[in-house]
Amino acid sequence: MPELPEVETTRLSLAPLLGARVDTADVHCPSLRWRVPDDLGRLVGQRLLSVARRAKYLLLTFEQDTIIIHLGMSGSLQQQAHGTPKTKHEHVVFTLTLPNGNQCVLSYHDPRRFGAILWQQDYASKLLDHLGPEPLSDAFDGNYLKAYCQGKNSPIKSIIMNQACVVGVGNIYATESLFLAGISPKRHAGRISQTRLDALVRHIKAVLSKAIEQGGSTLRDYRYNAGKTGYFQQELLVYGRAGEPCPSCGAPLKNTKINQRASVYCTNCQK
DNA sequence: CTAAGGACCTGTCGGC
DNA sequence: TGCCGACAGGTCCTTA
Repeated sequence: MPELPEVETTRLSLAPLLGARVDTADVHCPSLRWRVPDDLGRLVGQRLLSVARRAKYLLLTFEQDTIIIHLGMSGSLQQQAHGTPKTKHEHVVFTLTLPNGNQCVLSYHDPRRFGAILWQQDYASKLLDHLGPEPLSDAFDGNYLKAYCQGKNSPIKSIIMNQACVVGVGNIYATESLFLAGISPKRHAGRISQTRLDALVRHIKAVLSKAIEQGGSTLRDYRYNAGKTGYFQQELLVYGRAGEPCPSCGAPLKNTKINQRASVYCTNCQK
């Protein structure tokens, strides 16, 4: 998916829709990760009041109801001009009337259907209750991470990708942050010094902040808004570059698997 | 409790 | 050109 920067970019892109009234809410394919509610049409007539984000979940609050949207691996929310022909994989389509009277279309597009659109009241506790701190908040610091890693034998990469530890750090940004911090993704979490965890936290915050500024990373079919793409992928140092020379020392970058996920790193620079 | 692996899907790419 | 397997941004759930 869309990792946190892509979700945040999507959230920001929805700001122009605040105050818009829902005219239609059509479910073309309800079989996402969980079934899209059959009564999504109850949004019709409600105005969109706010768009918030928690972890990689978008929370769209309307006058009476709030929906949770997750983009899964391949989801995107696309704003289109009214009358744009429907394409494949547009599973849920809203039409809206903006406060200025213009109409627009907001379309949930998701080829792999790992995403979700749910009533918050049904799923908030299940999905949101056990999440760790936001990575850019003050609650996520070196002391917190050190305490979390205490006694843990798992590789550090799987720890920082665990949403119960810290949210929003997916495979791309975990890979990049560990490279920048000089820590092997396989290093046992409980055996990393405070100083090195401090550095890891700094790099996670820096890499996420920078990616958000640049509109996220565009890979394959990710678009935060029809036609526009993010630029951060041009700055990825090691993700997707197995076999290429390490940007720091020139040794070939190695690929391994941690928790079934590709993990590129430099055996020379990351210990 | 922790840790590892499976499951859910479609699309794309490389190799033969 | 066609087929087949491997792989892709996530994360809940089951099993050990």
